[in-house]
Order: sequence, then structure tokens, then C-alpha cells
Amino acid sequence: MTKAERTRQYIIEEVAPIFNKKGAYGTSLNDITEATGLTKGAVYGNFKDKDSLALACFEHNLKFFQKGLYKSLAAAGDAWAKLEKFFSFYEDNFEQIYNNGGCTLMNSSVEADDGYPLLKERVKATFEIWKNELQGVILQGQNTGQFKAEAHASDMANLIIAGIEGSILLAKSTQNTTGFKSLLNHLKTIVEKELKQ
Amino acid sequence: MTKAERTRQYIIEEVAPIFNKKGAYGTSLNDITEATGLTKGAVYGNFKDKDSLALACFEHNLKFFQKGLYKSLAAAGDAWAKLEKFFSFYEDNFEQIYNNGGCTLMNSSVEADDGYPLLKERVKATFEIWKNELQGVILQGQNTGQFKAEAHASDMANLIIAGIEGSILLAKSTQNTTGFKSLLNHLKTIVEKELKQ
DNA sequence: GCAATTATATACCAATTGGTATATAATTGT
DNA sequence: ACAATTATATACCAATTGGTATATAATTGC
Repeated sequence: MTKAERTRQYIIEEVAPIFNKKGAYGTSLNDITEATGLTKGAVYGNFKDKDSLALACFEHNLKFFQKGLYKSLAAAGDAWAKLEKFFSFYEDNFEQIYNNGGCTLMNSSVEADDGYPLLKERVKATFEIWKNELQGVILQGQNTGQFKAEAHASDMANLIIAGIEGSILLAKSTQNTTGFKSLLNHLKTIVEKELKQ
Repeated sequence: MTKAERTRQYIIEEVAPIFNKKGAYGTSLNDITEATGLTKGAVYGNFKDKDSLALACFEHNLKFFQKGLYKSLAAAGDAWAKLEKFFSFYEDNFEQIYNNGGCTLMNSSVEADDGYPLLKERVKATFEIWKNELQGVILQGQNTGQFKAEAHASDMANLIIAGIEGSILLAKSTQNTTGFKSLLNHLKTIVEKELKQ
């Protein structure tokens, strides 16, 4: 890893949480140089413009969630074990998500709603990928006979994502950490009831 | 209604949807004067500063949802009828919510996350009021024997709010209107199963 | 219909915005 | 260790930001 690559990575790591909290376009270059201790020259030597830094930070912030998703999907055991691991990821890492400014996907979606079509498209694609991954696990569970055949896999995947996102929003807005955990468990129980034979 | 009051109201009505889409602090004074066809003088004659305009627009945007909430709670019939009306409100008005930039509470929560403590506090309080209203209806249903006594009213209220918010976020992010309706119906079925005797 | 008041427009302000040209410093391969 | 390259700092830029003092126009109550 060259010096330049390290600096680039350093900038991303320092700036990503700020972007997630204040929004990429609510964060000024001054905020960025202050947080990194670098100058504009250094920043613009490593990134074409603020937009490309924003995108890099978005990907960085997302990586955390993606790791959680793919780790749970790759977990040992049957389909339900994988879904349980997925719920556990959010339960185990809620404090970190909370302190990092919440779900990047939600934040970016709200910010990009108007005016940032590139980011908006990335958010949309990511949501769809996550949904398809979850849906795949549910279908797998149905194929092995663990899950009810009459369950609607696509709907269930959407329900899980919406439920988790909504729970994060509510917890962040009301600053209620314990509320999140019970909400998440409630959701898990519902999904279990609807899916497991 | 005096001329000044009408102008003030006019500004709010023109600016509120823009604030909901682009964010109050992502919208410039130029955007505001352009949208209203008025000058800065007129705007600042009617509002102390951008902040107070932002707050007024927030309240205006919220009014739409508050009307829906209180109308359903005041609906004729038992507790379940009220909850059904609440769900119907979102189903019937989704297009409008969608075109207006989504849920104001969600948007403001994300934007205010860092740096706007006043707005943040307003968001928190509003979420809590909504939760208490829903919780009240559920308790009422339990008192009349329509709802299961063992249901946890507070949890259920949170689940409904989180579910609806999550559904709006998902629908907006993936630009999937029909997905919202089926998600909402799924949520309603779940709530019905958990509550009704 | 006129004076007092209120609303709106204009012209300006300092501060901040994202971005760049250029200078200097550090790192690299040989 | 030295030249070539690459990374960083500095000083600047035009444009835009939110905001205000003042001038003018429109409303209002009498």
C-alpha cells in the first residue's frame, strides 16, 4: 500500500462518518480539512471533486452493512439460521450504527431524493440487491421445506428491510436504544411465525 | 385574513414541498425567491430568518399527516376501525406523500441528525406523540375486550410507526409505488393478527 | 382620500462555498 | 543519492451563501 493509497483511505475513514451525519452536501470542504488535518490540496490531489469523495464515503459506509449481510448469508446452518444471523447483526452492532449516524442507505436516500441522481441510483440498486439476497434465503428455506410454501418471499424480504429501517429511524429520532432491540426482536418473531413450518 | 397573512401562508405553501425534497438547509434563498416569485425583502418581511421559515414549513408539512392521524383516531367505530382508518390514510394518500418528497418526519429527522437541535427535538416529540396516540387506541381496544390483553401496546405502536416509515423509505428509494401498498397491507394483517381476539 | 402603517423591492454586505494554479515538500525507482 | 514523480500546502478565484439597510410601493383605518 503506497503512501497515496493510505492517505486516500485515511481521508475516507475520517470523512465518511461526518458525511453520514451531516450529509455529503451539508458538509463543507472546511469541515473536511478540519477533520482530516489536511489541506484542500491534499484532498483534491486524492479525489477529483467533492462528488467523487462523497461516493467513495458512501461505499465505505455501506461496506459495514454489506459485510454484515454477506456474513449472515454465508453463515453455517439452514435458511432460518441465516435470517437469525442477519437480525443479530443489527442487534449486535446497533450502538455503532447509531453513533455513526444511522443507516447510510436511509441517509443517502433522503439526501439524494432531489438533485443527486447518481447517488439515488446507487441507493436504489443497493436496496434491490439486499432485497434479492434476503429473498434468495427465503426461497432456499422454502425449497428445503423449512419455510412455508405459501409465504410470499418477495413480500417478506421487503418487510424485513422496511422493518429494520423503520426501527433504526425511530430509535435514532427518539434516541431510544432499548426500543430498537425490542422492536427488532418483535420483527424477528413475526418473520419466524410467518415463515417457519 | 390580511394581505400579510396571505403572503406568509403563500410562501409556506410554495416552499414547504421544496424543503421536504431538498432539505431546508439544502435549499437556498435563491430557490425560495424563485419558487415564490417574491424577493428576499418580502420573504424576510414575513419571516425572521431561514430557520423560522424552515420550522413553519416543517409544521405545515406535518399538518397533513397530523390530520390523517387525528381523523382516523376520531373515526366512528371501535379501536380496530380506527387503526384500519389509520392504515387507509397512508394507502389512500401515498401518491401525494410520494410526490411531496416522502415523510416529513423522516426527512427532518435525517437532516437534523447533526447540527439542528431545535428541529431534532420537534421530530422526537412528534414521534412520541404519534406513538402515544396509537398506543392509546390499542389500550382502548384492550379495555373493551376487542384486542388481546397480552399484546404489548407500546411495542405494537412502535411496530406500526416503524413499519410505515420503513415502507415509505423503501418505496421512495426503489421508486416502487405498488410495493408500498402490499407492504402496508401485509403490516396491517400482522397487526390485526397480533391484536384482534 | 389622506396619513400611518405595513409590505415589498433593490442594492448592498461580509462570509463561505467549491475549486484551481502554482509552489514546495516528500516519496519513489533506479 | 539523485532525478522523476507524486503528494501536499498556499494563495487565490469567481460564485453563492444568508442577511440587512434603505427606498419605494401598497394597504389599511379613519
